Amino acid sequence: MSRKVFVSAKEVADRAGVSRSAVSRTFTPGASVSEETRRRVVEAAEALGYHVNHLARGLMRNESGIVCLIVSELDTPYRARLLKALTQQLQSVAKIAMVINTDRSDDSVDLALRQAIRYRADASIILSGMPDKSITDLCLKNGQRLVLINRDEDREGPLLINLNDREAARRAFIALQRAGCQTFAFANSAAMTPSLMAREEGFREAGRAHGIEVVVERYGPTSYRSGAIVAQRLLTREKRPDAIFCASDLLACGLMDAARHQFNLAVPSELCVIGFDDIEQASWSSYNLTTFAQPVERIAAEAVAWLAQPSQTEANSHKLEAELIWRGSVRGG
Amino acid sequence: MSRKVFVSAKEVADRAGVSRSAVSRTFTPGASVSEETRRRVVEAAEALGYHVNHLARGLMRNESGIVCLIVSELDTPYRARLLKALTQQLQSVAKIAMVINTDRSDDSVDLALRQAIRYRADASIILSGMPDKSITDLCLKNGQRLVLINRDEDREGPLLINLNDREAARRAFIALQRAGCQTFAFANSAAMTPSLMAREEGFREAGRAHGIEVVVERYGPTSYRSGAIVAQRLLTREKRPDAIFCASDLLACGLMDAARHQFNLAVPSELCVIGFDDIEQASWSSYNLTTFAQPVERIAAEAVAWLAQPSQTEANSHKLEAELIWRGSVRGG
DNA sequence: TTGTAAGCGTTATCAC
DNA sequence: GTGATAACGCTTACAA
Repeated sequence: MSRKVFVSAKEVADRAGVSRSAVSRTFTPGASVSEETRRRVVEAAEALGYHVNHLARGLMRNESGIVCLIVSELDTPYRARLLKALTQQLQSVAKIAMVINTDRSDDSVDLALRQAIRYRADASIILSGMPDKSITDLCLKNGQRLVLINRDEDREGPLLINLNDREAARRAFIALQRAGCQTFAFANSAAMTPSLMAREEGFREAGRAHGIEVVVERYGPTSYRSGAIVAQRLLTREKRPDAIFCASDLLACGLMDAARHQFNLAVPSELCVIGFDDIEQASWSSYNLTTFAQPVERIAAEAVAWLAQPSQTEANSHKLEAELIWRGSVRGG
Repeated sequence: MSRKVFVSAKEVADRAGVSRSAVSRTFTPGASVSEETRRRVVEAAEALGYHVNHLARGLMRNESGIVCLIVSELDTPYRARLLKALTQQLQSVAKIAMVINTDRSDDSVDLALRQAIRYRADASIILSGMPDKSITDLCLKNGQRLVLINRDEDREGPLLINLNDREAARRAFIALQRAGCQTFAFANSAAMTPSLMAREEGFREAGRAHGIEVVVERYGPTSYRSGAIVAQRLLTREKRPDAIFCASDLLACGLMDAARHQFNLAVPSELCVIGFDDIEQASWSSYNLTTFAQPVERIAAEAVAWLAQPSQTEANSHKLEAELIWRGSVRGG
């Protein structure tokens, strides 16, 4: 195996004619080195192509600089956006993102968390699924910080970042009512994640508060195709809805396409639609979808700020507001 | 700082009443441990919540298990899909993905590669941008493998995975010609990446071979919005194109939407469009876009297979075929 | 099969 | 400011 080993601090020290501790200090932000020593070390390092070994550094400092991002379906527009925001912001505080893909099973989240522990990640951010309590406890006990995004669990220790889904759903109902809609429906996937269910609940409650029954249809994963199928079920009812709040934009896009191309319905004149997430496609002129924007950058910022602070402060639950983006899929916006 | 340290192999050894090397061996796949010893070690490890420290293991073995994925605009459908395929397949060969976000500048790619070196990544996969030769040499010299996807550079050492863009472009031209189109255009972004330019070149060449002049328009980043702008430029020409090959599906979606909603053109009867990538949106019924599919899973598989093999074999250049997916944006598919 | 001991590349501690 | 020296948690000869 020709796998030549990387150059070490010792080699740099030899070449620069100093001790290896001098080399170490040169690359440690707050350390005290004379200008002359630093110059010689940097020069030697440059010439040799030396780079501090973060594996070894992490071992010593007991702080790897690694943050694990645990996510499923990362090729979905909203997830991809969140992932991008997180990786970028992590980089800006000198942390690095490790990405672990899970399927929807909680078991695979546990596995991912184990992997995070093996690499001594400073923190893990969970975007999908729900880990077992025993494993999160293990993380926390080992000083690994935990952030749960849109998981809504009431658990001690991790930082919880959630949207005010119920409130958003209530506002969606009011907007649709103001548009003059009569028959309300909620389009959901069968994923039953906390945030999806909160939107559903919130919408039903708002209906109930106005004495209006809301039809709910759930199907499959949270995808475009599921939206189309839900549309079929909803739009063939004898009392056809003229207002549909969708649990996500992906569902909304599928639903709108089915409504237009299969049922020849015009949006918004015959059917008003509101989505959730504000994915890029929502703004495409084929959809022009009124929707709630997830404050992706804010979410990432809160997560990163919390896990980057040196001392563990009390982890609390952050509730963020989803902003209603008015576009053309609801009458009279 | 209450940061309690993780449990170490020594603690497990003490509890199990064996030596620490026995613990090490228990967690090393091919090592020889007696059934009895293994049982006791595993039991103790379980009880204590022990997990092998991969930082330390990487230090010793000179193999971290980390693979760096260097990418820009990872929230773009095609990139996200490739990223997902890569992370998944890496996991299946017991490697773990580190994701580094870059902007389009080559400088930021160099920075990313430096980061990869610091973490002693076993390999780096570059999805965007082009690193400086000096830095790739540094990686290679240190035994770090390099994969360049759709970068098309003729360089020694890294594994190069490319599509046959020119050939695909040629086929696109023929398909459009068979559809009875008369006036041909190519819609591109101003990103000028190797693959984008190869598609442009291939399409022009095909035109030239048939004695037909192809109009080319380039604008901005490779995005939906750019597609809409290119559409405006192309569709206001005095000799309006009735066949447009787009360098990417994102451009194609923007272009189609503009064509339909701003210029009231019907696709495919008045305008035929072909895209590239086969992103999910291409199959949405609002677009129903005929396009070339990037063999994302194949690309990921080739990359992962090459970097997972124990001995460095000669890195060659793999040329993969893009498959033409017939949908409804070209007449007579 | 097992334990002992050396070593991986760092950083932290401590004299000087 | 600088240089020895001792960790850090692991793997791997080597000897038993």
